[in-house]
Amino acid sequence: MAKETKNTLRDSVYSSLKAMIVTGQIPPGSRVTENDIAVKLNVSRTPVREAFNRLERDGLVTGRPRQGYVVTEFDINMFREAFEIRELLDGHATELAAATATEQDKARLRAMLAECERLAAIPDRTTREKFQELEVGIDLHRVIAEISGNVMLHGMLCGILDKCQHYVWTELLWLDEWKIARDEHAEIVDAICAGDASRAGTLARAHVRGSRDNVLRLLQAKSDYQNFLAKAS
Amino acid sequence: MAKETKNTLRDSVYSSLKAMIVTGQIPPGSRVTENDIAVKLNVSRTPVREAFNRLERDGLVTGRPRQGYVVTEFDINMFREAFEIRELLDGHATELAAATATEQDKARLRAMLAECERLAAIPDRTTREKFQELEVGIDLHRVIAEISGNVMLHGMLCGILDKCQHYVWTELLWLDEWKIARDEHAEIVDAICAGDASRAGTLARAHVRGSRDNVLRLLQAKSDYQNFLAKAS
DNA sequence: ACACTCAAAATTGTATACAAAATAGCATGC
DNA sequence: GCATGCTATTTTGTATACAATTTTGAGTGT
Repeated sequence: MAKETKNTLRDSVYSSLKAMIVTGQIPPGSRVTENDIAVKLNVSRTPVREAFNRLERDGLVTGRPRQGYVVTEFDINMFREAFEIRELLDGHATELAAATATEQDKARLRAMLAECERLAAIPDRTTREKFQELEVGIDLHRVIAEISGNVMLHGMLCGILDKCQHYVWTELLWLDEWKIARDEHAEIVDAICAGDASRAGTLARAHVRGSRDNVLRLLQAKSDYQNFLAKAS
Repeated sequence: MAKETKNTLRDSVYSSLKAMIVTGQIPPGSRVTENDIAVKLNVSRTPVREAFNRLERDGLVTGRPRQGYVVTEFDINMFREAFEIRELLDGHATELAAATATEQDKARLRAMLAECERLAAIPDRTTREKFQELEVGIDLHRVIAEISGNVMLHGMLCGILDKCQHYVWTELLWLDEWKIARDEHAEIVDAICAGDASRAGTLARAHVRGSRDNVLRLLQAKSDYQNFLAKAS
Protein backbone atom coordinates (compact mmCIF):
# COMPACT_ATOMS: atom_id res chain seq x y z
CA MET A 1 0.00 0.00 0.00
CA ALA A 2 1.05 3.61 0.31
CA LYS A 3 4.17 4.73 2.06
CA GLU A 4 2.58 7.36 4.26
CA THR A 5 -1.10 7.09 5.06
CA LYS A 6 -2.66 10.50 5.42
CA ASN A 7 -6.27 11.48 5.26
CA THR A 8 -7.00 10.94 1.61
CA LEU A 9 -5.52 8.55 -0.89
CA ARG A 10 -4.68 11.46 -3.14
CA ASP A 11 -2.42 13.00 -0.51
CA SER A 12 -0.86 9.69 0.27
CA VAL A 13 -0.13 8.96 -3.38
CA TYR A 14 1.22 12.48 -3.78
CA SER A 15 3.62 12.05 -0.88
CA SER A 16 4.79 8.66 -2.06
CA LEU A 17 5.31 9.76 -5.63
CA LYS A 18 7.04 12.96 -4.60
CA ALA A 19 9.39 11.05 -2.32
CA MET A 20 10.17 8.56 -5.06
CA ILE A 21 10.93 11.35 -7.48
CA VAL A 22 12.89 13.65 -5.20
CA THR A 23 15.10 10.84 -3.97
CA GLY A 24 15.74 9.63 -7.48
CA GLN A 25 14.03 6.25 -7.05
CA ILE A 26 12.24 7.19 -10.24
CA PRO A 27 15.07 8.68 -12.26
CA PRO A 28 14.66 11.98 -14.12
CA GLY A 29 13.64 11.57 -17.72
CA SER A 30 11.83 8.32 -17.16
CA ARG A 31 8.30 7.96 -18.42
CA VAL A 32 5.70 7.14 -15.81
CA THR A 33 2.20 5.95 -16.58
CA GLU A 34 -0.78 6.37 -14.34
CA ASN A 35 -1.50 2.69 -14.48
CA ASP A 36 1.96 1.64 -13.28
CA ILE A 37 1.66 3.81 -10.21
CA ALA A 38 -1.94 2.81 -9.61
CA VAL A 39 -1.02 -0.87 -9.69
CA LYS A 40 2.13 -0.35 -7.64
CA LEU A 41 0.29 1.53 -4.91
CA ASN A 42 -2.82 -0.62 -5.21
CA VAL A 43 -5.24 2.23 -5.84
CA SER A 44 -7.32 3.33 -8.78
CA ARG A 45 -6.14 5.77 -11.39
CA THR A 46 -8.20 8.68 -10.06
CA PRO A 47 -6.09 9.63 -7.03
CA VAL A 48 -2.97 8.96 -9.07
CA ARG A 49 -4.11 11.44 -11.70
CA GLU A 50 -4.70 14.10 -9.09
CA ALA A 51 -1.32 13.48 -7.54
CA PHE A 52 0.26 13.87 -10.97
CA ASN A 53 -1.57 17.14 -11.43
CA ARG A 54 -0.09 18.52 -8.25
CA LEU A 55 3.37 17.24 -9.11
CA GLU A 56 3.10 18.90 -12.49
CA ARG A 57 2.22 22.15 -10.76
CA ASP A 58 5.28 21.64 -8.55
CA GLY A 59 7.40 21.26 -11.63
CA LEU A 60 8.59 17.78 -10.69
CA VAL A 61 6.93 16.09 -13.66
CA THR A 62 5.89 17.43 -17.02
CA GLY A 63 2.98 15.96 -18.91
CA ARG A 64 1.55 16.58 -22.32
CA PRO A 65 -2.02 15.65 -23.27
CA ARG A 66 -2.36 11.95 -24.08
CA GLN A 67 1.34 11.39 -23.92
CA GLY A 68 1.82 10.65 -20.30
CA TYR A 69 4.14 12.10 -17.72
CA VAL A 70 7.90 12.38 -17.63
CA VAL A 71 9.94 13.07 -14.52
CA THR A 72 11.43 16.50 -15.06
CA GLU A 73 15.06 16.54 -16.10
CA PHE A 74 16.67 19.60 -14.62
CA ASP A 75 19.43 21.05 -16.65
CA ILE A 76 22.07 23.40 -15.47
CA ASN A 77 20.02 26.38 -16.61
CA MET A 78 17.08 25.55 -14.37
CA PHE A 79 19.53 25.07 -11.59
CA ARG A 80 20.99 28.52 -12.13
CA GLU A 81 17.51 30.02 -12.27
CA ALA A 82 16.51 28.36 -9.05
CA PHE A 83 19.57 29.59 -7.19
CA GLU A 84 19.19 33.08 -8.56
CA ILE A 85 15.71 33.21 -7.02
CA ARG A 86 16.85 31.49 -3.87
CA GLU A 87 19.41 34.20 -3.29
CA LEU A 88 16.64 36.78 -3.24
CA LEU A 89 14.08 34.86 -1.25
CA ASP A 90 16.40 33.09 1.16
CA GLY A 91 18.21 36.32 1.87
CA HIS A 92 15.02 38.16 2.63
CA ALA A 93 13.54 35.33 4.67
CA THR A 94 16.69 35.15 6.77
CA GLU A 95 16.55 38.89 7.41
CA LEU A 96 12.96 38.61 8.53
CA ALA A 97 13.73 35.61 10.69
CA ALA A 98 16.54 37.45 12.44
CA ALA A 99 14.17 40.29 13.19
CA THR A 100 11.33 38.21 14.56
CA ALA A 101 12.66 34.89 15.87
CA THR A 102 11.46 33.92 19.34
CA GLU A 103 13.57 32.04 21.85
CA GLN A 104 11.72 28.88 20.87
CA ASP A 105 12.57 29.45 17.22
CA LYS A 106 16.21 29.98 18.06
CA ALA A 107 16.31 26.77 20.09
CA ARG A 108 14.80 24.93 17.17
CA LEU A 109 17.46 26.20 14.79
CA ARG A 110 20.25 25.31 17.20
CA ALA A 111 18.83 21.82 17.60
CA MET A 112 18.89 21.32 13.84
CA LEU A 113 22.47 22.52 13.73
CA ALA A 114 23.37 20.02 16.44
CA GLU A 115 21.63 17.23 14.56
CA CYS A 116 23.65 18.14 11.51
CA GLU A 117 26.84 17.96 13.52
CA ARG A 118 25.87 14.61 14.96
CA LEU A 119 25.19 13.12 11.54
CA ALA A 120 28.43 14.53 10.17
CA ALA A 121 30.46 13.05 13.00
CA ILE A 122 29.36 9.47 12.45
CA PRO A 123 32.52 7.51 11.49
CA ASP A 124 31.47 5.24 8.62
CA ARG A 125 28.30 6.75 7.37
CA THR A 126 25.75 4.87 5.37
CA THR A 127 24.24 6.52 2.34
CA ARG A 128 21.07 6.94 4.34
CA GLU A 129 22.92 8.99 6.92
CA LYS A 130 24.49 11.12 4.25
CA PHE A 131 21.01 11.70 2.85
CA GLN A 132 19.82 12.71 6.27
CA GLU A 133 22.52 15.28 6.79
CA LEU A 134 21.75 16.87 3.47
CA GLU A 135 18.07 16.83 4.26
CA VAL A 136 18.50 18.50 7.63
CA GLY A 137 20.73 21.10 6.03
CA ILE A 138 18.04 21.96 3.54
CA ASP A 139 15.32 21.75 6.15
CA LEU A 140 17.15 24.43 8.07
CA HIS A 141 16.37 26.85 5.28
CA ARG A 142 12.74 25.73 5.26
CA VAL A 143 12.47 26.40 8.98
CA ILE A 144 14.10 29.80 8.63
CA ALA A 145 11.55 30.66 5.96
CA GLU A 146 8.81 29.49 8.29
CA ILE A 147 10.16 31.63 11.12
CA SER A 148 10.19 34.63 8.81
CA GLY A 149 6.44 34.75 9.30
CA ASN A 150 5.71 35.35 5.64
CA VAL A 151 3.58 32.34 4.79
CA MET A 152 3.70 32.92 1.06
CA LEU A 153 7.46 33.29 1.10
CA HIS A 154 7.72 30.06 3.06
CA GLY A 155 5.60 28.19 0.55
CA MET A 156 7.53 29.47 -2.43
CA LEU A 157 10.88 28.70 -0.89
CA CYS A 158 9.76 25.17 -0.03
CA GLY A 159 8.84 24.60 -3.65
CA ILE A 160 12.22 25.78 -4.86
CA LEU A 161 14.09 23.81 -2.23
CA ASP A 162 12.26 20.65 -3.29
CA LYS A 163 13.60 21.12 -6.78
CA CYS A 164 17.13 21.87 -5.60
CA GLN A 165 17.03 18.81 -3.37
CA HIS A 166 15.83 16.72 -6.27
CA TYR A 167 18.59 18.00 -8.48
CA VAL A 168 21.35 17.43 -5.97
CA TRP A 169 20.14 13.99 -4.96
CA THR A 170 19.75 12.68 -8.46
CA GLU A 171 22.77 14.33 -10.02
CA LEU A 172 25.41 14.75 -7.41
CA LEU A 173 25.02 12.48 -4.45
CA TRP A 174 27.17 9.82 -6.02
CA LEU A 175 30.12 12.15 -5.42
CA ASP A 176 31.71 11.55 -2.06
CA GLU A 177 33.24 14.99 -2.02
CA TRP A 178 29.89 16.57 -1.32
CA LYS A 179 30.12 18.71 1.74
CA ILE A 180 27.54 20.67 3.60
CA ALA A 181 28.51 24.20 4.47
CA ARG A 182 28.10 23.57 8.17
CA ASP A 183 30.13 26.61 9.17
CA GLU A 184 28.02 28.90 7.04
CA HIS A 185 24.84 27.46 8.48
CA ALA A 186 26.19 28.00 11.96
CA GLU A 187 27.09 31.60 11.19
CA ILE A 188 23.65 32.28 9.81
CA VAL A 189 21.95 30.80 12.86
CA ASP A 190 24.26 32.83 15.08
CA ALA A 191 23.29 36.03 13.31
CA ILE A 192 19.62 35.16 13.63
CA CYS A 193 20.00 34.43 17.32
CA ALA A 194 21.83 37.73 17.75
CA GLY A 195 18.96 39.48 16.01
CA ASP A 196 21.33 40.98 13.44
CA ALA A 197 19.04 41.02 10.42
CA SER A 198 21.41 42.76 8.07
CA ARG A 199 24.28 40.39 8.78
CA ALA A 200 22.01 37.35 8.64
CA GLY A 201 20.72 38.38 5.24
CA THR A 202 24.18 39.05 3.87
CA LEU A 203 25.43 35.71 5.13
CA ALA A 204 22.44 33.89 3.69
CA ARG A 205 22.90 35.43 0.26
CA ALA A 206 26.59 34.60 0.29
CA HIS A 207 25.74 31.07 1.40
CA VAL A 208 23.36 30.55 -1.49
CA ARG A 209 25.97 31.83 -3.93
CA GLY A 210 28.55 29.56 -2.32
CA SER A 211 26.28 26.53 -2.57
CA ARG A 212 25.61 27.32 -6.18
CA ASP A 213 29.30 27.58 -7.00
CA ASN A 214 29.99 24.39 -5.10
CA VAL A 215 27.38 22.50 -7.06
CA LEU A 216 28.58 23.99 -10.34
CA ARG A 217 32.10 22.89 -9.48
CA LEU A 218 30.91 19.37 -8.78
CA LEU A 219 28.97 19.32 -12.01
CA GLN A 220 32.13 20.30 -13.84
CA ALA A 221 34.02 17.53 -12.09
CA LYS A 222 31.31 15.07 -13.02
CA SER A 223 31.40 16.20 -16.62
CA ASP A 224 35.19 15.92 -16.72
CA TYR A 225 35.02 12.45 -15.26
CA GLN A 226 32.48 11.34 -17.83
CA ASN A 227 34.58 12.77 -20.63
CA PHE A 228 37.58 10.90 -19.25
CA LEU A 229 35.60 7.66 -19.25
CA ALA A 230 34.39 8.28 -22.79
CA LYS A 231 37.92 8.89 -24.06
CA ALA A 232 39.32 5.87 -22.25
CA SER A 233 36.87 3.47 -23.84
CA MET B 1 -20.10 25.28 -22.77
CA ALA B 2 -16.75 26.53 -21.63
CA LYS B 3 -15.55 30.06 -22.07
CA GLU B 4 -12.24 29.25 -23.74
CA THR B 5 -11.89 25.95 -25.51
CA LYS B 6 -8.33 24.71 -25.27
CA ASN B 7 -7.01 21.24 -25.80
CA THR B 8 -8.51 19.45 -22.84
CA LEU B 9 -11.64 20.07 -20.88
CA ARG B 10 -9.59 20.26 -17.72
CA ASP B 11 -7.63 23.21 -19.04
CA SER B 12 -10.74 24.87 -20.32
CA VAL B 13 -12.51 24.46 -16.99
CA TYR B 14 -9.42 25.71 -15.20
CA SER B 15 -9.29 28.84 -17.32
CA SER B 16 -12.99 29.54 -16.94
CA LEU B 17 -12.97 29.00 -13.19
CA LYS B 18 -9.83 31.05 -12.72
CA ALA B 19 -11.30 33.90 -14.72
CA MET B 20 -14.52 33.77 -12.72
CA ILE B 21 -12.60 33.85 -9.47
CA VAL B 22 -9.99 36.45 -10.36
CA THR B 23 -12.59 38.84 -11.70
CA GLY B 24 -14.75 38.39 -8.66
CA GLN B 25 -17.67 36.82 -10.50
CA ILE B 26 -17.46 34.19 -7.80
CA PRO B 27 -16.90 36.35 -4.73
CA PRO B 28 -14.22 35.51 -2.18
CA GLY B 29 -15.45 33.45 0.73
CA SER B 30 -18.22 31.81 -1.24
CA ARG B 31 -18.53 28.07 -1.17
CA VAL B 32 -18.33 26.34 -4.54
CA THR B 33 -19.32 22.76 -5.15
CA GLU B 34 -17.95 20.58 -7.92
CA ASN B 35 -21.42 19.77 -9.09
CA ASP B 36 -22.47 23.39 -9.52
CA ILE B 37 -19.52 24.08 -11.78
CA ALA B 38 -19.91 20.79 -13.62
CA VAL B 39 -23.55 21.57 -14.37
CA LYS B 40 -22.83 25.19 -15.21
CA LEU B 41 -20.08 24.28 -17.68
CA ASN B 42 -21.89 21.18 -18.89
CA VAL B 43 -19.08 18.74 -18.16
CA SER B 44 -18.61 15.90 -15.72
CA ARG B 45 -17.14 16.30 -12.28
CA THR B 46 -13.77 14.79 -13.19
CA PRO B 47 -12.25 17.73 -15.09
CA VAL B 48 -13.77 20.09 -12.56
CA ARG B 49 -12.01 18.27 -9.74
CA GLU B 50 -8.69 18.53 -11.50
CA ALA B 51 -9.21 22.20 -12.17
CA PHE B 52 -9.95 22.71 -8.47
CA ASN B 53 -6.77 20.90 -7.60
CA ARG B 54 -4.74 23.27 -9.69
CA LEU B 55 -6.56 26.30 -8.33
CA GLU B 56 -5.89 25.12 -4.82
CA ARG B 57 -2.21 24.85 -5.68
CA ASP B 58 -2.41 28.40 -7.02
CA GLY B 59 -3.85 29.55 -3.74
CA LEU B 60 -7.05 30.86 -5.29
CA VAL B 61 -9.30 28.37 -3.52
CA THR B 62 -8.83 26.43 -0.34
CA GLY B 63 -10.40 23.04 0.16
CA ARG B 64 -10.59 20.70 3.08
CA PRO B 65 -11.35 17.00 2.68
CA ARG B 66 -15.04 16.34 2.23
CA GLN B 67 -15.95 19.92 2.97
CA GLY B 68 -15.74 21.40 -0.45
CA TYR B 69 -13.90 24.40 -1.77
CA VAL B 70 -14.03 28.02 -0.72
CA VAL B 71 -12.74 30.91 -2.79
CA THR B 72 -9.79 32.26 -0.88
CA GLU B 73 -10.41 35.41 1.08
CA PHE B 74 -7.29 37.50 1.03
CA ASP B 75 -6.76 39.60 4.06
CA ILE B 76 -4.49 42.56 4.34
CA ASN B 77 -1.71 40.37 5.68
CA MET B 78 -1.59 38.18 2.60
CA PHE B 79 -1.60 41.33 0.55
CA ARG B 80 1.41 42.68 2.43
CA GLU B 81 3.20 39.36 2.06
CA ALA B 82 2.58 39.26 -1.65
CA PHE B 83 3.90 42.76 -2.19
CA GLU B 84 6.93 42.11 -0.04
CA ILE B 85 7.84 39.22 -2.34
CA ARG B 86 6.90 41.17 -5.43
CA GLU B 87 9.35 43.87 -4.53
CA LEU B 88 12.15 41.32 -4.57
CA LEU B 89 11.11 39.35 -7.63
CA ASP B 90 9.80 42.21 -9.73
CA GLY B 91 12.88 44.26 -9.01
CA HIS B 92 15.19 41.48 -10.02
CA ALA B 93 13.17 40.54 -13.10
CA THR B 94 13.21 44.15 -14.26
CA GLU B 95 16.97 44.33 -13.83
CA LEU B 96 17.40 41.20 -15.89
CA ALA B 97 14.99 42.45 -18.52
CA ALA B 98 16.91 45.70 -18.89
CA ALA B 99 20.08 43.73 -19.40
CA THR B 100 18.76 41.32 -21.99
CA ALA B 101 15.76 42.87 -23.80
CA THR B 102 15.88 42.66 -27.58
CA GLU B 103 14.50 45.32 -29.87
CA GLN B 104 11.43 43.16 -30.36
CA ASP B 105 10.92 42.96 -26.60
CA LYS B 106 11.23 46.71 -26.27
CA ALA B 107 8.69 47.28 -29.03
CA ARG B 108 6.32 44.94 -27.24
CA LEU B 109 6.63 46.86 -24.00
CA ARG B 110 6.09 50.18 -25.73
CA ALA B 111 3.01 48.81 -27.46
CA MET B 112 1.54 47.79 -24.13
CA LEU B 113 2.26 51.21 -22.74
CA ALA B 114 0.47 52.77 -25.70
CA GLU B 115 -2.50 50.47 -25.22
CA CYS B 116 -2.66 51.57 -21.61
CA GLU B 117 -2.66 55.20 -22.67
CA ARG B 118 -5.39 54.56 -25.20
CA LEU B 119 -7.63 52.89 -22.65
CA ALA B 120 -6.98 55.65 -20.15
CA ALA B 121 -7.90 58.36 -22.63
CA ILE B 122 -11.37 57.02 -23.42
CA PRO B 123 -13.84 59.71 -22.27
CA ASP B 124 -16.65 57.84 -20.52
CA ARG B 125 -15.16 54.50 -19.77
CA THR B 126 -17.20 51.40 -19.10
CA THR B 127 -16.25 49.16 -16.23
CA ARG B 128 -14.96 46.71 -18.79
CA GLU B 129 -12.54 49.28 -20.13
CA LYS B 130 -11.35 50.12 -16.67
CA PHE B 131 -10.77 46.40 -16.11
CA GLN B 132 -8.79 46.25 -19.29
CA GLU B 133 -6.50 49.09 -18.37
CA LEU B 134 -5.74 47.47 -15.05
CA GLU B 135 -5.16 44.16 -16.76
CA VAL B 136 -2.74 45.58 -19.29
CA GLY B 137 -0.90 47.36 -16.48
CA ILE B 138 -0.43 44.09 -14.65
CA ASP B 139 0.36 42.21 -17.84
CA LEU B 140 3.21 44.61 -18.38
CA HIS B 141 4.89 43.15 -15.33
CA ARG B 142 4.22 39.62 -16.57
CA VAL B 143 5.86 40.44 -19.87
CA ILE B 144 8.85 42.03 -18.16
CA ALA B 145 9.25 38.85 -16.15
CA GLU B 146 9.06 36.84 -19.33
CA ILE B 147 11.69 39.00 -20.97
CA SER B 148 13.97 38.48 -17.99
CA GLY B 149 14.64 35.04 -19.41
CA ASN B 150 14.35 33.33 -16.05
CA VAL B 151 11.47 30.94 -16.68
CA MET B 152 11.04 29.99 -13.05
CA LEU B 153 10.98 33.63 -12.00
CA HIS B 154 8.37 34.34 -14.64
CA GLY B 155 6.15 31.51 -13.42
CA MET B 156 6.38 32.57 -9.80
CA LEU B 157 5.67 36.20 -10.56
CA CYS B 158 2.64 35.26 -12.64
CA GLY B 159 1.26 33.32 -9.71
CA ILE B 160 1.70 36.26 -7.36
CA LEU B 161 0.30 38.74 -9.86
CA ASP B 162 -2.81 36.58 -10.26
CA LYS B 163 -3.42 36.89 -6.56
CA CYS B 164 -2.78 40.62 -6.49
CA GLN B 165 -5.12 41.08 -9.44
CA HIS B 166 -7.76 39.02 -7.69
CA TYR B 167 -7.42 41.08 -4.55
CA VAL B 168 -7.61 44.42 -6.27
CA TRP B 169 -10.50 43.46 -8.51
CA THR B 170 -12.63 42.03 -5.76
CA GLU B 171 -11.82 44.52 -3.06
CA LEU B 172 -11.04 47.83 -4.63
CA LEU B 173 -12.37 48.22 -8.12
CA TRP B 174 -15.59 49.73 -6.85
CA LEU B 175 -13.55 52.80 -5.98
CA ASP B 176 -13.44 55.26 -8.82
CA GLU B 177 -10.31 56.88 -7.47
CA TRP B 178 -8.23 53.92 -8.56
CA LYS B 179 -5.39 55.07 -10.74
CA ILE B 180 -2.75 53.15 -12.57
CA ALA B 181 0.75 54.43 -12.12
CA ARG B 182 1.18 55.09 -15.80
CA ASP B 183 4.13 57.44 -15.35
CA GLU B 184 6.00 54.89 -13.30
CA HIS B 185 5.36 52.19 -15.86
CA ALA B 186 6.64 54.48 -18.57
CA GLU B 187 9.78 55.27 -16.62
CA ILE B 188 10.46 51.58 -16.06
CA VAL B 189 10.02 50.78 -19.72
CA ASP B 190 12.30 53.68 -20.59
CA ALA B 191 15.01 52.36 -18.31
CA ILE B 192 14.67 48.89 -19.81
CA CYS B 193 14.89 50.29 -23.33
CA ALA B 194 17.95 52.27 -22.32
CA GLY B 195 19.52 49.10 -20.95
CA ASP B 196 20.00 50.69 -17.55
CA ALA B 197 19.51 47.65 -15.34
CA SER B 198 20.30 49.32 -12.07
CA ARG B 199 17.89 52.19 -12.64
CA ALA B 200 15.19 49.86 -13.95
CA GLY B 201 15.47 47.70 -10.87
CA THR B 202 15.34 50.65 -8.51
CA LEU B 203 12.33 52.10 -10.30
CA ALA B 204 10.55 48.74 -10.27
CA ARG B 205 11.07 48.28 -6.56
CA ALA B 206 9.87 51.79 -5.84
CA HIS B 207 6.87 51.19 -8.07
CA VAL B 208 5.90 48.04 -6.17
CA ARG B 209 6.18 49.91 -2.89
CA GLY B 210 4.16 52.75 -4.33
CA SER B 211 1.43 50.43 -5.56
CA ARG B 212 1.32 48.77 -2.18
CA ASP B 213 0.93 52.09 -0.38
CA ASN B 214 -1.68 53.19 -2.85
CA VAL B 215 -3.72 50.06 -2.25
CA LEU B 216 -3.31 50.33 1.50
CA ARG B 217 -4.53 53.91 1.32
CA LEU B 218 -7.57 52.85 -0.66
CA LEU B 219 -8.25 50.07 1.81
CA GLN B 220 -8.15 52.60 4.61
CA ALA B 221 -10.55 54.83 2.70
CA LYS B 222 -12.85 51.90 2.14
CA SER B 223 -12.75 50.98 5.79
CA ASP B 224 -13.46 54.58 6.80
CA TYR B 225 -16.37 54.72 4.41
CA GLN B 226 -17.85 51.53 5.77
CA ASN B 227 -17.45 52.81 9.31
CA PHE B 228 -19.19 56.00 8.27
CA LEU B 229 -22.07 54.02 6.81
CA ALA B 230 -22.30 51.89 9.93
CA LYS B 231 -22.44 54.94 12.18
CA ALA B 232 -24.94 56.73 9.98
CA SER B 233 -27.42 53.87 10.08
C1' DA C 1 15.42 -3.78 -48.31
C1' DC C 2 12.73 0.28 -47.57
C1' DA C 3 8.66 2.84 -47.16
C1' DC C 4 3.94 3.37 -46.57
C1' DT C 5 -0.55 2.13 -44.75
C1' DC C 6 -3.64 0.30 -41.69
C1' DA C 7 -4.89 -1.85 -37.58
C1' DA C 8 -4.31 -3.10 -32.91
C1' DA C 9 -2.59 -2.03 -28.42
C1' DA C 10 -1.61 1.13 -24.94
C1' DT C 11 -2.61 5.34 -22.57
C1' DT C 12 -4.80 9.31 -21.29
C1' DG C 13 -9.33 12.13 -21.13
C1' DT C 14 -14.05 12.06 -19.68
C1' DA C 15 -18.20 10.29 -17.67
C1' DT C 16 -20.68 7.78 -14.39
C1' DA C 17 -21.57 4.75 -10.56
C1' DC C 18 -20.87 3.78 -5.87
C1' DA C 19 -18.97 4.53 -1.04
C1' DA C 20 -17.90 7.27 2.87
C1' DA C 21 -18.30 11.26 5.50
C1' DA C 22 -20.15 15.55 6.98
C1' DT C 23 -23.91 18.68 7.52
C1' DA C 24 -28.49 19.99 8.25
C1' DG C 25 -33.04 19.30 9.50
C1' DC C 26 -36.56 16.97 11.92
C1' DA C 27 -38.47 14.44 15.50
C1' DT C 28 -38.61 13.05 20.09
C1' DG C 29 -37.85 13.37 24.91
C1' DC C 30 -37.20 16.21 28.91
C1' DG D 1 -39.39 25.57 24.52
C1' DC D 2 -34.91 23.69 24.19
C1' DA D 3 -31.53 20.25 23.65
C1' DT D 4 -30.07 15.98 21.93
C1' DG D 5 -29.84 12.26 18.83
C1' DC D 6 -30.91 10.15 14.60
C1' DT D 7 -31.78 10.10 9.79
C1' DA D 8 -31.77 11.97 5.31
C1' DT D 9 -29.49 14.75 2.08
C1' DT D 10 -25.66 16.74 0.20
C1' DT D 11 -21.00 16.47 -1.24
C1' DT D 12 -16.64 14.78 -1.78
C1' DG D 13 -13.47 10.52 -2.41
C1' DT D 14 -12.63 6.45 -5.09
C1' DA D 15 -13.34 3.04 -8.58
C1' DT D 16 -14.54 1.62 -13.03
C1' DA D 17 -16.34 1.87 -17.65
C1' DC D 18 -16.04 4.00 -22.01
C1' DA D 19 -14.20 7.24 -25.67
C1' DA D 20 -10.62 9.41 -28.16
C1' DT D 21 -6.00 9.70 -29.52
C1' DT D 22 -1.45 8.43 -30.06
C1' DT D 23 2.02 5.16 -30.85
C1' DT D 24 3.80 1.00 -32.36
C1' DG D 25 4.24 -2.82 -35.12
C1' DA D 26 3.21 -5.90 -38.69
C1' DG D 27 2.24 -6.62 -43.28
C1' DT D 28 2.28 -5.57 -48.02
C1' DG D 29 3.73 -3.43 -52.13
C1' DT D 30 7.38 -1.45 -54.85
